[in-house]
Amino acid sequence: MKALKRSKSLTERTVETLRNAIINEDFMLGEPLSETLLAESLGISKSPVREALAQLKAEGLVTIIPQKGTFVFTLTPKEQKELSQMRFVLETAALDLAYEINRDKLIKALKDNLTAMQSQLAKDDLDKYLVFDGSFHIVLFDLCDNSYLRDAYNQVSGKHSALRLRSARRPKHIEKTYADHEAFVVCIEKDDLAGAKEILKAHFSRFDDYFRENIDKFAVSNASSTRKARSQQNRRLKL
Amino acid sequence: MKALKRSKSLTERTVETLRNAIINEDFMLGEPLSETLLAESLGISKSPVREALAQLKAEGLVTIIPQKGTFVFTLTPKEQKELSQMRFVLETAALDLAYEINRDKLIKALKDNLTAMQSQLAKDDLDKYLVFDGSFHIVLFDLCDNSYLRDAYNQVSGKHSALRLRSARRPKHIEKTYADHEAFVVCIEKDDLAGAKEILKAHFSRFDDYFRENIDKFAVSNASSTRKARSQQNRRLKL
DNA sequence: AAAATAAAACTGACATGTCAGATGTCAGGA
DNA sequence: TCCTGACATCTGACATGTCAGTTTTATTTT
Repeated sequence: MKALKRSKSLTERTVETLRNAIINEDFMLGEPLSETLLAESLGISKSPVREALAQLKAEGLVTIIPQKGTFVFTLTPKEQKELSQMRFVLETAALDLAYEINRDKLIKALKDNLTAMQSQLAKDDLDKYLVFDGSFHIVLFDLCDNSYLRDAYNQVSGKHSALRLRSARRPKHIEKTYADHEAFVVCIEKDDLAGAKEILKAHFSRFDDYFRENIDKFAVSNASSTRKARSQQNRRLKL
Repeated sequence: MKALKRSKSLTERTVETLRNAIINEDFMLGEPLSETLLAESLGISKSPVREALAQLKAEGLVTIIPQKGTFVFTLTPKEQKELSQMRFVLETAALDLAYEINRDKLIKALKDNLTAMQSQLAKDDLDKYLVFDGSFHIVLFDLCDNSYLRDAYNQVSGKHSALRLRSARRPKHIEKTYADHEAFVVCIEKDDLAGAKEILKAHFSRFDDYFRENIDKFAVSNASSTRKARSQQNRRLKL
């Protein structure tokens, strides 16, 4: 006798829809979002949309300015640096814990993920590759057995995912990151955690450097982040 | 010409009121909260109350079960352990960063806070002592110059504060924690970060052990966590 | 033209109402 | 006594409406 899974609430589904839309470049960074328009577009009332936006605000994916508007997030160079610093802190901690709790399981999971990445790379399927890139890092948090750590990661990973998809479409960059992942696993197998952490650090800063130079291309310019740009917001979103 | 600070929204004020109420033992752990009753009690409509509860859910201070009810959080022993582990991760990271960025400022701030704690201790003002105890840890996050780290700490500190106030009313415990703080600063002054981290670890686990044994006293029992206990919820809350 | 200003159109904040689902009550049947 | 099930009463989910603050546009004034 298993409990039926309660169907997801409208709010939940809206959160997922919008989060995906932000991550998958359906919106530009800094683009204004309107409760009313989104509600119409999704065919639901303002309430769940509003609640969804509040939740996304907690995830840092949107910024809400009272009585002014809601906007897709953007990052200043400083915030960008802080974000990568934070990821380093969390992944390092998760690595330590996961390694301590179950070294072998960790290595196996990472290796499995690595081969999955490789096969997508061979097929030139960049999008799927990036999915596995994401799950590679999540492995650490799944195995560290600490829900708070995991939650904290989820909180920053949204922003990171959004940035990654926008900036990672370059073969050379991909090659390097794949090598990073590989070297990372090798270090862990040699029980060289310090080395693994060094790789992580370099991995993040490499990403930073590139993105910092190119963020303008993905963000709506300050001047046009006003109302008039909002009309085109009638992209079709589906729940 | 300074910008007038926009008066806080009802939602914000409600969040603060409820957060304080939870932290300051106005509610029991696991106690049910009702949107409608809270709205009446505060003299506002359900909307801001609902939004406030959603926000507190994000902070982990309440649990919302669809169509069933909203309850003040409780912690299983495992979660309790995870929480302290998480605090250790965050504070350790913040310490490293703050130390690296500005060692001297850090030491001064910690010392100042320490004397403040001491003076409250001398006056036997436990509540104020605990406030400074809290700010002692916050110093690390103020000086580490990373908003993500700080946010993550705020996210878990609510739960921790709630637990601390419920369990820290014992002279012996207080003495030990004060000694911990003192020793912590001494270590940093000697540039012995590893030692400081050891102290942190012991500091947290001491707290854990005590609380794990006593959580029942602060939580509403499972049996009575139902509706009938809700009537007494008419405590007067003020915005 | 340009600058000041009035009007219109927008925003999110909040109030209110409705409803389905979950729970408790309690009568009536074993 | 122990069920059992209709029904009243809770809950949060969601729809809708109003309003004050903000921005854009239209209009007037210089």
